[in-house]
Amino acid sequence: MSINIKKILHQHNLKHTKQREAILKVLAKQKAPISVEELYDLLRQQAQTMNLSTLYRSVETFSEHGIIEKIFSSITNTNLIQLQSRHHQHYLVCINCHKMIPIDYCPMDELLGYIESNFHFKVIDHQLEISGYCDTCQP
Amino acid sequence: MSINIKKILHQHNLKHTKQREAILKVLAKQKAPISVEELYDLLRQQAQTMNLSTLYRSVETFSEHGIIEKIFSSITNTNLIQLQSRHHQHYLVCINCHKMIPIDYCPMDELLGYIESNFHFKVIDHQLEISGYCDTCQP
DNA sequence: GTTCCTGCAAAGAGTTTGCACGAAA
DNA sequence: TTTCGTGCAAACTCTTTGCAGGAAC
Repeated sequence: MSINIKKILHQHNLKHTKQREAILKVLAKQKAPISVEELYDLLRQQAQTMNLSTLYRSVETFSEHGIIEKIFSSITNTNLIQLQSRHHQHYLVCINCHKMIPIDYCPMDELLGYIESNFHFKVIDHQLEISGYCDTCQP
Repeated sequence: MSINIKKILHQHNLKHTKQREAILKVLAKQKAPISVEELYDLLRQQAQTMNLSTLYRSVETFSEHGIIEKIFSSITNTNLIQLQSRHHQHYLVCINCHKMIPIDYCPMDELLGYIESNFHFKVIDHQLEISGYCDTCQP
């Protein structure tokens, strides 16, 4: 999970600062999407100087440049972020413990043709969230 | 699209008030999910006495009783509501004009078996949102 | 008569913005 | 030296809450 942050920022004409370095470093360590609030806490835990406004602004900038991805969790009703992953995936979300389990299956493979031909709709993106009870939280 | 509101409320042990009557009446007329704010405007346009708090509280109550359904639109970043529909459906959302086009296809039919056997995950619900450009908004 | 719903005002969470200073290129 | 990013404080949006009066049952 090592990424060259300096290089990524340079490629996008973004200045390399210790705040941005720290943000991307923490995100690279995550196995699942996290909220801005959680990210903020993680950054402060490691004694990183970080202002919430700065964090929000960085997240916005990274999102616009496709460096990170925003997703919404309807279970917790929160916006989450993650590094733009190399391969597309969706998540199973546990209603009880909120664990997010990535799955490789994507419904769009078969849906795309159906939609574009039946609705003259040009698909750009999609979100799929499956909620339920994970292995350990089942009654 | 005529529903017996008095009966529905009674079935759920909810009191029948003119505010609730108006809310459900307006929702019954919608062809696509709307935000609480839009619903509020529609209600006031018809000179309905309605307080935002009351509206939020009603929406919450109706949602808990399964009378309405909440969905999130990642395009507009807003929470939307609609009457619980008799048949399950998902939407195509236009990035440009925000129009929502219902589709009948649901990926869960084929996904369910795969998920439950591979992840020991008990699926309860799911959300699918497909964004892109509608017929009239395509470049 | 009792229970529940409503309106009002105030508070709360999450997020955005203006501005001046400071760091990166 | 110029441009861009940061911190701070204040504002803003959406939503929730406490309370007292009033409507529904």
